[in-house]
Amino acid sequence: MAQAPTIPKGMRDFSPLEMSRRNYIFDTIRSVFQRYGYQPIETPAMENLSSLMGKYGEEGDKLLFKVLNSGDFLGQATGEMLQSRNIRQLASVISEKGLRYDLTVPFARYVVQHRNEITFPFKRYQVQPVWRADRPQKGRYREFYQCDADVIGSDSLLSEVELIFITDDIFNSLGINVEVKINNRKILSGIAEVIGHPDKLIDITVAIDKLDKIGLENVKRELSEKGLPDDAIIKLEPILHLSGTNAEQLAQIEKVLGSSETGMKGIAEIRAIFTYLEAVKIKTPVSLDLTLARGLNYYTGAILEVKALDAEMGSISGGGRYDDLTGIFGLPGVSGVGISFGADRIYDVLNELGRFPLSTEAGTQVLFVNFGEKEATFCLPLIQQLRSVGISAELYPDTAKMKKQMAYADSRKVTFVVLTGAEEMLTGKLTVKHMLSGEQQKVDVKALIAYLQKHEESV
RNA sequence: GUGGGUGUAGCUCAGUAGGUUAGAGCGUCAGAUUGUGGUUCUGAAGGUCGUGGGUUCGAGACCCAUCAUCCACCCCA
Repeated sequence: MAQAPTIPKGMRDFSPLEMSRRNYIFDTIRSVFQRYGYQPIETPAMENLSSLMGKYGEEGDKLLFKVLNSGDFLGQATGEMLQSRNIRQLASVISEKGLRYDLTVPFARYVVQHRNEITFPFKRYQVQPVWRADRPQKGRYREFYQCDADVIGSDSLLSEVELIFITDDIFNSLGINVEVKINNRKILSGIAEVIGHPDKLIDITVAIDKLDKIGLENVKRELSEKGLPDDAIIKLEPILHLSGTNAEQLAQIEKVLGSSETGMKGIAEIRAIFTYLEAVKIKTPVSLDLTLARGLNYYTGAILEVKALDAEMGSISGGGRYDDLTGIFGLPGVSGVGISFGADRIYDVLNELGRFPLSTEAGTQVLFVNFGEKEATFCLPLIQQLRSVGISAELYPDTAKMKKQMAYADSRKVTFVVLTGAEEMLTGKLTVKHMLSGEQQKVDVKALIAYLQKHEESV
């Protein structure tokens, strides 16, 4: 017991049932992505650290898993470096690779590297794990899957709208009620500009993002701690009190931001998106939320966040527009916008709500009971026949007691059990038992296939 | 990185003010039922009480350390 093997903190194994449910989520998301014309790509688990560092802010850098160089990894490290224990400097010398932190930055790297092969606008999706050296807690893992859809090489706000449609489709398919919150980085910049502290943009956004959680007074205190003078905080306050419909809020904020060109542009963008959205009726409510500031610091336009309405969970999806992410890799002037679905959090929400479809529990369709060597040999070609028409079938490998084989079928959630003993071999009629109803009948192979296929359709 | 909770059987937990051989339910295995599972009945296996130290005549329980895990903050999917 004490010597039982373990896996690293924040990492998880997945059982067959969990995999079935995870695949249900992945399949749903992938099929929606495909339906909107997105194409899949994959990138390696590891990127050069130089591609990753500095893209996620200071916090992000700390959360990167770094991979030790191969071979004599201390080769470049001087005694002085080791003595001084300057972790950052040392890390840069002994590690040049890291595990990816998200899918967007590797994608930007991919686009720059393959720019000559890509037809723009490029719509890609990517479903892969990412790693963060965070301290695990509810809904937070050190290895988790992101399902990203991005459009790169177009400034059109139709892309933002498309991502909202995709969000609506995915969560409708999964049966989760969600709301989309939308904001625009330009509006936030405009606010910082208007109150006279454009340099404090990040501090301001991080603080007001917490409004819901910690309340107005605490937000003001945090702003003050971050060095924002009182007069600026007073100017900011009305913005935190906005109310009414999306249009009303936009009208109010417009008055405040009149003098900021950037801010006005942000308002225009949001308005355009809402106008497009009016053309199509979707189930998911989309609301302007000026306190929405989450998101990586590479966002420049729209910021999107999706929250589950019936479950206690942080955001289950998030995204936004980044105008110059490829610029960092040497390809300026290419705008992108994307959204990331957090598969693991979606799993937790579905689990909490008990909304996984029953089909995710289903096992093999047919199990053939093994009565002995002769009977098994007789069954083998029949089982292959079933498999060839797409029916999942298996033969119990050992000549165990019936009771044991039936119990196995039961716990594996097998739908049908076929009994082929001496009598069946003689008559050619197999005994089929439906495990749910307990009903049994004798049929030949052709009729068995027809019966199974008919049953499959009715499910 | 900061703060808090919890570690007893495969799982969920009980274990009363420190006192003999540490319990339950579920699960597992075997049997009742040698061609019938999911219900029932009977029986069995399974624990160095996370680990190391300390207090005590005596520690699963109290103290310290350590590890693991969960939750919250930070940040985020």
